Amino acid sequence: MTEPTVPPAPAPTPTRLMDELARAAAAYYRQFAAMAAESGLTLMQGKTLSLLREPRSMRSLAELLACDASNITGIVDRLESRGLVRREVDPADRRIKNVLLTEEGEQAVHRIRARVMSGLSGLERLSEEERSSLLALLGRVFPEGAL
Amino acid sequence: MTEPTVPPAPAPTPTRLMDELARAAAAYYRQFAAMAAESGLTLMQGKTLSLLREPRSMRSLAELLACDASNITGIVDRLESRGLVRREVDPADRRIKNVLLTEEGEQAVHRIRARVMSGLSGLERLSEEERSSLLALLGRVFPEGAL
DNA sequence: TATTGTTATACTCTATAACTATA
DNA sequence: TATAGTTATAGAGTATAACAATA
Repeated sequence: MTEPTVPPAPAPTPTRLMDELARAAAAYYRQFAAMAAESGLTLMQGKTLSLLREPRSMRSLAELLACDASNITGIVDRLESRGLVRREVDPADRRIKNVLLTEEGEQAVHRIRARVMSGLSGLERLSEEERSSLLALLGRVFPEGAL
Repeated sequence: MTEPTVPPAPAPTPTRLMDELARAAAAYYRQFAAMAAESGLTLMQGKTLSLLREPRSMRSLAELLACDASNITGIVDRLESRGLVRREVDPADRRIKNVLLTEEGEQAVHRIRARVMSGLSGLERLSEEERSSLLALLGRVFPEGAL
């Protein structure tokens, strides 16, 4: 048996890789937004629900969503009017309102996550080693914060 | 010298990796939007300019930006009123309008791309082999379309 | 005084539907 | 008829500034 004739495939330039990251980021959000839409939710509403594994203040949501605090009022208003979250005044500091998922909100999160996961079928086809590599590389390129 | 005591680092689950992809995608767009904002442009305006390495019809832009064609009118209007793009009727099919970057528009694209690149300093610290791996893995997870 | 959340405002992005001009 | 682009509309996200309640 001869060696397989795989061309050397020259390493991509950092710029080429930046373009691939743009493509991947767009593809991820396209998928996430489509799956949120199946539950009648917008991208921001879906992202907000996803952040509420634990109760969070309005302020904290604004930081995690990287937008001004004034926007969170409207987003949470719409989620609350659909019964997916509720607000509770923080007993320790009555200026703070903590946002919690309702039972229905938790179901919506699980539904969206499951749909996104099944849409990313490529993810499940990676070996353990490949998953470890991808996690490590993404961690190197995007070291901190963000949602 | 003893073996380095690096813990085995168990492979992440596909779900854990999905969360990391969400984090990376958010970080990418946060960076891109911030760099576009430094030129007074919104995320969509920046993305639109980035797609115009070659002239494209309004229809084609709508597909690449994954939004309804009616939105492109406004986005291109605003870019055109700032002198960054211009419309030209396609000589072969007069229904079609091709959008082209102006000289100023090209400069804006280069500026944004350079800023994003310098913000992604982690990218330039990857070895050639790591860049090849990341490109290949992203290609496996997100096989086709999108911006 | 400083912080949290809200409101008011104006602008951008978004999908839908109806329209025009071309083909 | 069908397609490319536009307009009109309504809803959602966005930053800014001003405000009330609380600390």
